Amino acid sequence: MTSPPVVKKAARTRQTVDVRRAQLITQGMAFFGTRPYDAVSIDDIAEAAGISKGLLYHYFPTKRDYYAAVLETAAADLLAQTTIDPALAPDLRLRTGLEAYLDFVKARGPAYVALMRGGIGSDPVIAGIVDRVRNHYVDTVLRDLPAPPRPRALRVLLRGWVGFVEVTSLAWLESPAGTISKASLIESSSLVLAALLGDLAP
Amino acid sequence: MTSPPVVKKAARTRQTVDVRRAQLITQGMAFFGTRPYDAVSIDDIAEAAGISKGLLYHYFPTKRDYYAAVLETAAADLLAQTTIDPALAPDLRLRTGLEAYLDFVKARGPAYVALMRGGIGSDPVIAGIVDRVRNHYVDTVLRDLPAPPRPRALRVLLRGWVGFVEVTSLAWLESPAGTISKASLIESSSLVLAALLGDLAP
DNA sequence: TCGCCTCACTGACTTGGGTTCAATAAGCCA
DNA sequence: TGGCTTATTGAACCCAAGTCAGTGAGGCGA
Repeated sequence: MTSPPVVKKAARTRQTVDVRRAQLITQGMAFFGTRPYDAVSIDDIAEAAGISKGLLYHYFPTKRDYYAAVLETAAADLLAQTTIDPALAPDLRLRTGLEAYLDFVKARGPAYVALMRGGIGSDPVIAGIVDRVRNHYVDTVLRDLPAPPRPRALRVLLRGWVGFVEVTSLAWLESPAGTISKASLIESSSLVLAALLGDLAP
Repeated sequence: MTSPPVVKKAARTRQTVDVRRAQLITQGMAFFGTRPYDAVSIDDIAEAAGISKGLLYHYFPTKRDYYAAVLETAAADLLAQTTIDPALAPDLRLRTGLEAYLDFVKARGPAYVALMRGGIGSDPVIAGIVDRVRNHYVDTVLRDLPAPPRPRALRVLLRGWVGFVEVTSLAWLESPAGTISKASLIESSSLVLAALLGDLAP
């Protein structure tokens, strides 16, 4: 007879729904912000959280739903960080907002990339979450414009502008230090926006 | 004893490596251009191609590698369609190139979206293929510029410009007909590029 | 024409990770 | 204290990716 295993199984602790959910979301941010979606297994998360795999399914019906919940939280963070006092003058608000955006990207770094890009672009729910963020920025810009002509067309171009900001942010993040300054990016982004708006409404 | 199955198993046909590979790539374009990566199973493809699953693994070591090969082909198609006669004047070449790009997007439609976006953004090999396409466009623009100041910084901005074109293309594709014309998109894209170049090198 | 040899091809098996579910027990309330 | 709800568990299930030992189509040399 060998001696019984030394490892004491941690006593099962029962948490309220809110606490456990919050814990799991935090756990998910750490995981999905580090490795891509399918390099993260449910077992990994469960083990790190000190719970059984089954419990995760008690909170989230599916792995994708879990991921969506995590992404949703990250998106909310981003929006919270980049929402600027509406009392400011439009162009100052724009610059402040861009700066906040870039600060967020810098601060989160790879986690931002992983959550925004590393996901499952195919899943409509996931894509919807990211799109909502993008549309929010489009709306923010549009709100300052006094009844532009051809608003539908302008939306398409503004989506493009958001794409420009997103892509330059990522390129900036990945480029060696000193390649381009935050100030230059803000400058160029405002310039592009002005060019688009000036063109559409002369 | 029940009667033997009626279905005649198709005689095993032996193809040359090149033919089979080409067939499988074509097959993959159809599948991955229609549904997202993980909604396509190896069994589906094998069955549609009339071969065994094992054979697919004889040609491609892994599902991802298979997907990469398909994407590579699609990317080559895109580049082939958007490579414009270098003898043309730069700004005419730009407009012609943009038009070709938009035509390609329109022609492929959902397949373009699925292949470019629906993939596994996390996989470095996959991401590399898409990035190579983007960088190619950056290089194409840079080639026309006589020794710009701060070329590294300009690259970041040009990546952003490519992002702008990509995103507006997708938004255009998804928007109801008549929202914005192809001509307007070309116009705005050139405008944005001019603004960026004019700003960097006054 | 025949036998041989290569390698395209098969199908049954293994494996890993997402998902399910019946049983268990922690904490609350009467 | 007993009973009830439900957070929690662990084992089983299932699907799809990946493996592998074997098979036969067809080309080639004699």
